[in-house]
Amino acid sequence: MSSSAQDRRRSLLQETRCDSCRLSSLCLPLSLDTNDLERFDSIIRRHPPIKKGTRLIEQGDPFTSIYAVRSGSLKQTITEGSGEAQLTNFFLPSEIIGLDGISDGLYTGSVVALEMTTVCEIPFDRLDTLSQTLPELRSQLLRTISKELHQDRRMMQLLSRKTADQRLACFFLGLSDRFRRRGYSPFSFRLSMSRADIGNHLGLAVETISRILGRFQQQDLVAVSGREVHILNINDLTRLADTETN
Amino acid sequence: MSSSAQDRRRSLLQETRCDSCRLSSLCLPLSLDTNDLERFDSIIRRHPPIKKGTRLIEQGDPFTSIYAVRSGSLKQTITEGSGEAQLTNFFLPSEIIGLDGISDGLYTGSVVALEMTTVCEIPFDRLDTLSQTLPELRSQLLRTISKELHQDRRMMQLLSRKTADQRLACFFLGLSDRFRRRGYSPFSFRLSMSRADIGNHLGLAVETISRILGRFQQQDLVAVSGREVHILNINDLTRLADTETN
DNA sequence: CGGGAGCTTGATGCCAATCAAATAGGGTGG
DNA sequence: CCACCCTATTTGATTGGCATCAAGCTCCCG
Repeated sequence: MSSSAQDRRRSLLQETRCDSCRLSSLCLPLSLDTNDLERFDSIIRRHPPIKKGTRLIEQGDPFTSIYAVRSGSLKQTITEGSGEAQLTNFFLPSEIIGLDGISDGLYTGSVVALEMTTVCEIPFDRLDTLSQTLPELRSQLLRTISKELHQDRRMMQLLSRKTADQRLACFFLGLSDRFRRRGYSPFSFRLSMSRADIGNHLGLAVETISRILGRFQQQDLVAVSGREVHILNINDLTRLADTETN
Repeated sequence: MSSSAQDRRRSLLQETRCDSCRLSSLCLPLSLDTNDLERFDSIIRRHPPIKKGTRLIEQGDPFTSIYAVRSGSLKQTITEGSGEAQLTNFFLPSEIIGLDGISDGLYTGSVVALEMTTVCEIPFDRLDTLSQTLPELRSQLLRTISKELHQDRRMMQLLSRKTADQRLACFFLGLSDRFRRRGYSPFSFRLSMSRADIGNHLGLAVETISRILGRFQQQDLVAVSGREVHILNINDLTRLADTETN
């Protein structure tokens, strides 16, 4: 093995350590000190990179691990009875996948990569054991699940009380905020999901997404080119997103 | 104080102890042994009965405790921005209220009693401390939150992919199942919530609820008299609830 | 460069919201 | 105990927003 290959390998290993991960302040170990961080780090498993369209989790499989997104993005879809799949969630770097599987011991939905994606696998039983002695970790785990609950409730409001335009505005603002928190521009970003995915997630037809995008561009709210998005007028977009006339 | 009053008082105290609560097998302490149960019991606070229409929790108040419903029922509503309130949840006996407040340290919605209701107050900091030494309790807490996540995801599917008829069918079936688990008849029960509450929860107008109820009765799926519900044909109702044509 | 998935645009129809009004119910005070 | 009032519920008529169906277009990607 050449020296440069060794370097690359070491760099990869290094890269997967929490203490050198620039996402650690957003992720599960957020409030651990150096020593505890190392203990947390030691239970994490490497996971091979996931190619676009590849499934990380299959709905109904036994629940064993949760996953933290390191890079890339994924979508979760739940198929219920004879119904069509519902896209319940998009996952961006530092977000945690699989928490809804704890209760039944089964993953409740399938999770598929939207682009080349890397994740950290965290075996749940070891996490649980570790959380016994690390109150901060336990607390952060609860906070993370609880936050997801909160977001789901907001999503329920979106789905039952907002118009199509408001839904898409909320979606863009939500993405914008998530990018901002991760240190990216909140005004310019690339969608890793298709229009169909967005429509499915927001409870709208693809055609509706397309039409609203056109309308938003006419109003100079956003500029869209393919999957490239620029938010031009975040004030009006925000105003639109929570207009009284729900 | 008369002897009978003393008896009643003792009986009330007795009644609030987990080990004599017939709901304990559905509630948080579900998997604790006698000894651990006592420790859990000791952190629970009495809470005065809540009259119909009275608020237990105000949205935005600091998060301090979670509550287990002992008898009666409640609704949670979330008010977002300038929008109208969204009814996110109904709580029946043994269900846990307030878990979505953990993440931000604030209650995310207001909770109001739908009838005369009693609850057990569980201070969260003490629960967290106790869960450090009781793995079963920790596990059950996580399972409970995770289950709520799961249910929210199903709700999202209902709101975005189901017709009005299917939504109401799902609602009845969900209630039926929850009553069954609690030892009540899954076919005859009394709704503690108004048509308006049901509509709000399902993302439908009151008038729509009323009309669908009429239709369901014509089809002999259910018999409804005021808030008294009898499920007459659970097979057809189930079939309707997850028809392919979403 | 060709094929195919993804996206856009147009025309039409339907489900459920909204507006309007009548009726039933249920709790309260006389 | 009953009449009354206010709220909850039902029923009808109309409207509108978004889905659906149908084509045409574009952009990747092999």
